[in-house]
Amino acid sequence: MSDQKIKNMEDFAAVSGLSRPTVSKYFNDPTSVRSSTRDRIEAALAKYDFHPNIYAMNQNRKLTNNVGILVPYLSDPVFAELARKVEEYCILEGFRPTLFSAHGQPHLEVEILDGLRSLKPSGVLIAPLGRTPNRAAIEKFCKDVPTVLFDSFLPDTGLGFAGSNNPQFAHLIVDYLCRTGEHPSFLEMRTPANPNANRRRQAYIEAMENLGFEPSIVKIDGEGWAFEEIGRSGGGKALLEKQFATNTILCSNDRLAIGFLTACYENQLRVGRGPGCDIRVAGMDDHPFSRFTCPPLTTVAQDFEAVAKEAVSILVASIEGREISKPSTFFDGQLVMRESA
Amino acid sequence: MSDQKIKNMEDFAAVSGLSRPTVSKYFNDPTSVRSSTRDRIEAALAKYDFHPNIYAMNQNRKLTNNVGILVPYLSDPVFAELARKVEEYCILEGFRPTLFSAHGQPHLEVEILDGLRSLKPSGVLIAPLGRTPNRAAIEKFCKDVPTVLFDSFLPDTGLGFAGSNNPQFAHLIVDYLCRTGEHPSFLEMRTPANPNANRRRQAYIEAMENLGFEPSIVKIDGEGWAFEEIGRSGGGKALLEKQFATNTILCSNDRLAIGFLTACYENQLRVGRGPGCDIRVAGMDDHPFSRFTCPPLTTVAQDFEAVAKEAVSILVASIEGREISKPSTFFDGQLVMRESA
DNA sequence: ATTAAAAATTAACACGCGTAAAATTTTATC
DNA sequence: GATAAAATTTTACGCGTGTTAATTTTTAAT
Repeated sequence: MSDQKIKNMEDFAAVSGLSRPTVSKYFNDPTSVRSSTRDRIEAALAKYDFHPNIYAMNQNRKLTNNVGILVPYLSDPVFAELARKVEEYCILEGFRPTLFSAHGQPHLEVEILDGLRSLKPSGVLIAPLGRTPNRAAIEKFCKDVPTVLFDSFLPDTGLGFAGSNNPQFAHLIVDYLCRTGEHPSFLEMRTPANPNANRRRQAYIEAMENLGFEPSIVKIDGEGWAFEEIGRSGGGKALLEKQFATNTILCSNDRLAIGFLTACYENQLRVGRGPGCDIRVAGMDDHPFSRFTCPPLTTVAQDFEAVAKEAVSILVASIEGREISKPSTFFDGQLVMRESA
Repeated sequence: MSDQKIKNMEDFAAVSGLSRPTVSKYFNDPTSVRSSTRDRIEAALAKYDFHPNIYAMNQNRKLTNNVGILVPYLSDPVFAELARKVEEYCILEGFRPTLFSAHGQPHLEVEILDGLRSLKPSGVLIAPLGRTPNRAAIEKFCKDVPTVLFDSFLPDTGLGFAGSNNPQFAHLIVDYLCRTGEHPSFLEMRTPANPNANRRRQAYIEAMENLGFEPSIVKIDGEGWAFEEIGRSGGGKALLEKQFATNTILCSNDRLAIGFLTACYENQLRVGRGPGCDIRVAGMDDHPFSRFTCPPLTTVAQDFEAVAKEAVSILVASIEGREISKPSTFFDGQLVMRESA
């Protein structure tokens, strides 16, 4: 490894005894140069460890290999997991993903969208925050940049969508809970941070009515993304005030459920489906840590793997100019029976 | 809002009736142009919504305003939280942070480091994976780019370091546990993913010896970053095989503890410090969800806020050419007494 | 050895912007 | 209204790369 300073492709082409365009060609596709040339470049590469500047590369390229990924809140393990898998598939497809989080703030979501344009990405994958005022900005962005939405659906926006069939989630778990015990009351935030919550509530009502039960919804206060704390404090308050119509609580999502489990613990309620238990608790998502609550949380598993894979494959199809046969896919969830319900 | 296509600063300068360099000056510092000029630009801005390309901006700038942030594993809530706060402080200081995760893979860490060079960042904040083979790459990087390390310490590397005083964590919790019950056994992974684990184990041994107790360490198998599952399965096995010398278990970190709590539940052990409890469990970190385990986890809280703030402020000091008075800071943890121990 | 095809090189321009120096205009001062 | 100072514009070049077309060299085939 020589310590001669190689600052750009020009320098590197010089030390490898080739012209810059040839070297440039190599970096875009090593097989596009004669094998003897390839060997010379790779020998020089081993000696000088030069890396082309990726942002300069992308500046004048018709098709860059970077994609942007934007999620509403990275500290939410559900999105962290989803983002991780999306990144993984992007890398697998030879792309260079850059990950952004809106930190739950609509103005940041718009700012990041503007920044993404500068990246000149071949495509972008967005899980929208879902705030109404940002709809216009996202629609405009989708018109300028090939974009696939995931997790949270927006009609007539982007190349396609991959997410979960949220109504099916609610139907599935409501059916299960009704089959195995008292029918569930529904616990949710008064002003949900994520629009999927609305679809879940709606489906809960439908499912209950289908089975001939009266839906019963408990809405708790709290803003922001601290769902566990909201579930604990709000859920605890609801318990004390006996707001729940039944002994079975379906939470709008797992994070809320995790907080509610703590509220149950604080109120000395024994959670579970066995004899001697006071209350059943279920969630939706299969949050990465739901398996480790005490008792482990019964929930409906999102197919993160499938969602991530489908979102990326829509993007790839579009980039490669192929027809997108099915723009929107809503993956069914799977019942995960654990001890909590 | 006109729909005329403005594709670059040249176009924008034309429609606002100014020269490109003047517009460029405005974007770098709006107050650096005459107020009448500023008004004209802002009027045009409202009409055409032009955004300069940030990557092109940074190409020929002596000092860019972007900083890179690299953490070992974003799906670990501890790092997600830490990264979020670091990002926050960077934005507060007027920087443009870009976040990367090594996904636990050493080769990705090196790749990202190479990519970061292209960003021409004013500075970089790295929480290293801590794998020995990557040490050289990180040291080299630090020589080329102003870098502050955080979370995981590497001697003589970078401008400075901000992290937790891990030995103090162990001393604090061991003292507490010994004072309030049986002395603790230590549960950890045989091959820890994070080097802080070694400091914690070492300090556990010291603290025990100081108090005149025999240290007792249980090492469990498992690779990767699925700490909860490792804690559950490995911890459960250790319970069955009666490997623990005492009824008090100190876990190397909260995620392991969360998994171990599940193992206790599965073995019908009542966790807590009250009468009628079988076992006490404690962790270290104050993982965002430790407050919501059942029972809530007793632990030592990392001061994420202070670590993030200090790391960023070291970087800012260095960028602004100020003296770095204290390159390395190790923040003490605070005992968080909850029900589990 | 001759010829055609393939690969590499050169030259020149492009991307979208920063920046420095010189020339010009505007503003402030008297 | 003349003059100096400040702000702006022009001009020209630089950043590190992609890309194209024309030219030269290399390789393969005859």
